[in-house]
Amino acid sequence: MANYVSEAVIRRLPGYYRHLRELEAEGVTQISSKDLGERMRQTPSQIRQDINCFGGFGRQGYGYSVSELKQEIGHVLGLDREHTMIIVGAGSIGSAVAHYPTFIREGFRTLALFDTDPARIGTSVNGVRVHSMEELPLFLEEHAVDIAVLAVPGDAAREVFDELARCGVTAVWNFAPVDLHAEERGITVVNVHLADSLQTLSYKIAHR
Amino acid sequence: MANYVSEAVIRRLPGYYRHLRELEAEGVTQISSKDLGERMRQTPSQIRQDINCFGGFGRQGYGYSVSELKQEIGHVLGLDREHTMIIVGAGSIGSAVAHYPTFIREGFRTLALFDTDPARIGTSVNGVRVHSMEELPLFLEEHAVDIAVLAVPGDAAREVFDELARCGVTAVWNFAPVDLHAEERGITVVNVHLADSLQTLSYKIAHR
DNA sequence: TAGATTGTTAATCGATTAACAATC
DNA sequence: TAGATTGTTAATCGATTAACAATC
Repeated sequence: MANYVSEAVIRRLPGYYRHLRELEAEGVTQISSKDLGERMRQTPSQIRQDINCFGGFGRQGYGYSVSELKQEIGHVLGLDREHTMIIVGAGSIGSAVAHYPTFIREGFRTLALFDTDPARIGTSVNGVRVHSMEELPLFLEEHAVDIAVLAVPGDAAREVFDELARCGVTAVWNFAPVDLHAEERGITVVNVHLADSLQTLSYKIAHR
Repeated sequence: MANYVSEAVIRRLPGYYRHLRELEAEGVTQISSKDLGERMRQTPSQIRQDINCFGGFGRQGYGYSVSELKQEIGHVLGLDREHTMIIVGAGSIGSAVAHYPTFIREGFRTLALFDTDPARIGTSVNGVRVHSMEELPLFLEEHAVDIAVLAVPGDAAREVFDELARCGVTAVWNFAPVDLHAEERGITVVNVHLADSLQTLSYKIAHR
């Protein structure tokens, strides 16, 4: 378990989890790497290699138990514990995250939103209160927050990110169109970059 | 130009574009692969290799003109033309896309939203009208739509996707938590998978 | 010109795929 | 047992990095 897991494998793990959840919902209890590979458009080899980064969850001649493998990968992803979140920026992206049913179902619980707009402060989004940015430091002192969702406009992102870092936030899910890095400060960041994703679609349209 | 460009390169192109836009805003007119590499945390080699997939835009001893390179990469990404979009699903994700300022600035214009919820039909989101799903086929006949944004719940996604395919949509930006593939039907799909992104963050938190 | 930096080829590194003995 | 399929090692493939001649 202490062995190195490549970024490529990490990115595929949620896909396994999602397909195993689907299989479970379909009532499939057992599956081989061959069949799972067909479903996910991957080679059986890759699936076995990926899974074996975390242990031998299969049985020769049989395959994998869907529910067992789902649970194991869920554990590897940290989905068997609850995560608390705050959302900074109560605009349309922040609001979308607050409403997203999958996050809630998987145990990602939003404690509060924060915004600078007086028209938003004091309102609530999906039952969660919007606070002023001034309340952020005290809130973070008083609550154990696992993840800060950064959903402010690009030109404010670095400043707000620094503020979050000062307040001791250790994990940031960033929707602002800037590259944030802070491994050297011990902060884990995942950048979403929605515009980048749309632009790759634009590229594919232009070159087909 | 007809030569093969790997998926890895395509995924990096929007990052180049974004950083060049930032540099331009800062008033920087010229940059070397060394300096750009430092800024983007990539090797100069990789930057030169990537850029040279599309032509020699640099000058020896000098580097790259920021505005020229930005324009060239923008062209490669297809950002020098307007794209028309429809958004299927007027929930919080669909609404966030309709509001996202970067898309509007880069020439992605939303013509209409579609939804099944009678409470939403007839309203407007950021000035764009929400139609019923029944109006979709006629709308697509009467309007040239480049991209359909799929922002419906996961359990409806495949059905709606098939409907889009039947109506002749050729590019889909998918936010539903299912893997859609339709190269064989000539449809270009980019899957966003927000929950997957959050789960990789969860993984990194669990393993640090 | 001398110095800097590209474009491009070659070397390295890592990720994917294939193969197969182990075993259910 | 015979057949199927894993876990794992070896081979291949592709992507990244290094090197350097060309040249601005």
